[in-house]
Amino acid sequence: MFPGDPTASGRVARIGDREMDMGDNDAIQAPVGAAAPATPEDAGPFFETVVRGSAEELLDAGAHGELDAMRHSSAHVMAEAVMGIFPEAQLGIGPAIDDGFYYDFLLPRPLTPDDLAAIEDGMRASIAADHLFVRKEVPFEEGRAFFAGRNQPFKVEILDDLAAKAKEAGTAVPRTSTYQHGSFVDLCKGPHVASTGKIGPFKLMTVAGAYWRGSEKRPMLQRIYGTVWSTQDELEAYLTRLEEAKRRDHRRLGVQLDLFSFHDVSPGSAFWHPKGQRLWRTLETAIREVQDRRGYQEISTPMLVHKKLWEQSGHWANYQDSMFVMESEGQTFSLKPMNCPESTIIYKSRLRSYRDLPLRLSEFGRLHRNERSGTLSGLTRVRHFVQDDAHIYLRPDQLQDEIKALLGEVYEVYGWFGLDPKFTFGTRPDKALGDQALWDTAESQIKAALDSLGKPYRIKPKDGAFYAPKIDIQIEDALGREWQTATIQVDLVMLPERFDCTYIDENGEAVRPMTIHRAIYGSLERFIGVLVEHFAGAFPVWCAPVQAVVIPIADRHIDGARELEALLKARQLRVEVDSSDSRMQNKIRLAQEQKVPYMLVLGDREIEARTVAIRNRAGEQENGVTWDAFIDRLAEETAARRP
RNA sequence: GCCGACAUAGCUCAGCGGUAGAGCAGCUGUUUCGUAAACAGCAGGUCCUCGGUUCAAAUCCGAGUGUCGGCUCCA
Repeated sequence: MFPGDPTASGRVARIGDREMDMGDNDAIQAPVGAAAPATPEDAGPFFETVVRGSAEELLDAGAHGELDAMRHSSAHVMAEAVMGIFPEAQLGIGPAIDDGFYYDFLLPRPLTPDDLAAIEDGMRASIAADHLFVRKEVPFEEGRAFFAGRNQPFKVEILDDLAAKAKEAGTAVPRTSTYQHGSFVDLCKGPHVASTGKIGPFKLMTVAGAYWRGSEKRPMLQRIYGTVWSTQDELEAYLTRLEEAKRRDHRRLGVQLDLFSFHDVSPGSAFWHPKGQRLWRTLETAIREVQDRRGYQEISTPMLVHKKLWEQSGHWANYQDSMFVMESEGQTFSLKPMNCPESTIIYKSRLRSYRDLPLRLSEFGRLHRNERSGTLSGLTRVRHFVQDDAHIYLRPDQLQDEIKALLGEVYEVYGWFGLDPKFTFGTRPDKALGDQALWDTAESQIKAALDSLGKPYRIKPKDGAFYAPKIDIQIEDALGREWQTATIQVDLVMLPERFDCTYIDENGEAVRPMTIHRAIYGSLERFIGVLVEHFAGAFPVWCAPVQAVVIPIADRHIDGARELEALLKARQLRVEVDSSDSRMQNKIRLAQEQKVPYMLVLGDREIEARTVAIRNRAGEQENGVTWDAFIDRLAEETAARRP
């Protein structure tokens, strides 16, 4: 409902994230790790009936299936190694994920980097031994007794849940499926590679805490993440990719490019340095120009708001803990965590006619949310942020056109950055509020608008909010990582009903408008973070904080440089002069490091002819360009907002 | 919030019980230079904070704060 919400699934996926693939490796459904007896003999008769699986049984079709199988097998091998060091370890689950695998353990003490090295050694030994993976099915009770007997309560819990589920469904209790390699046995549905020797080059990456079954109420286990690939080259490529992502990290580049910083006096809130603020202002000016052209009217509402507004919106009950609350004269106020309720106050400040609609109220709203301390992360997860928010009040018959216009707006804005927006349509959830017919109409209008794009889009059934269907917009950055930025959310009940918004229709009746919440950048903070990483700090010319650096070769060229600077500034272009006594080479180096698009070298020849020698950040050079020609060119490039 | 790691000069980092270090940046001087680092000198630190152990703490221990990697949450 609150568009561009940067805290909501902001980062859809990025390199290094490992939580993504848990869905199909759910503890109940999927490969689950298990306990290992020290030796097959310990396991007793359980092993006597083990049947060797053929390679065909063990593998899914296709190379991807094989890679997943190898990753899952790696998790087993890792668990084996961990059990070798901590025989009392209790095993959680150990699925394959994007780029690798993990396994969760309950251990007697926290793991250290040395432990990881030892575990890797254990894994290498197991791989060298080339144990076969063998599958075995036994009756449920036998399997349960096995894991119970080996002090593996998590495995027993998984089995009990499977049984309960079967009972509920009225089906037979499933047999217990296990895989064994060497002496290690795990509760698991497979598939696996044929033998441990098939496991490719791997590396254990990190240890992290993870709640058992993702519940804060359950114990926290230690999760070891690993990566594994078919070839050494692939492993190295993956590690290189991580390095590249690190190199582009906006938190690192933010310091390097002097854009913003964080300070512990206000955790989760960026301090914008002059260059960052210049970038910010450029983006804000650009979208404001679009909004003016597209019929928005900008408003501004208070940051400090009485709690009764949040009670009315319904958020006090649900999100009070995440709001910054304060008392004054016996009254309770909070910093606003969203803009929408206050926009209704302006909407309702006078009677609205059907002729006024659509009424598009935009606001660069500064929001504060008291996010839990452990969730804060750079610009992508913050406590203070600004949304390029808007609330559109409209008649139901205007919905489709308005959505089309908004999709066009997204294309226009994202085109400035060369970003290709992807749309995800979230439809009516089971718990939806409001009139079914209204939902149907809204959904068909949204669908028609999306269809009119002539481009494929994703549909997530039942992913809409309980009050409205929505379109989420994702972008893919230069490293192929996907980010959630914009949203367009049709609100059928929340603002219209709870705040009792009406307009007077042609018949003089007061009727309900529909509303749309939308944000194009989403959170300016996060959008800038994404841009920094996407461009690795080398912003398009039109929005670069410093578009050009004038580089006088010697001191006698400084006056000329100042003159050129003044001419550029007179055209609103963002330019600096490097008047330090460094050599030209060093000035160029600094400008390159700052990813400045144009370096304008001025020496005797140039001053004489009122030209510049242009070097761009790709290292290409163009000599003898007149000042006027360059100024016009830069002004044109800036106005065009080319990516 | 939870688990773990980390916190030393503006930045990147070394030092890990016995006088606080380097490179870059900064300042001063020399240099005035043609497309990714001129040369020299100087200055720069409550070693995150508070408490404890010790003859002695940047170093060991505890608490707090922040950051990072995850988990959970994300209107």
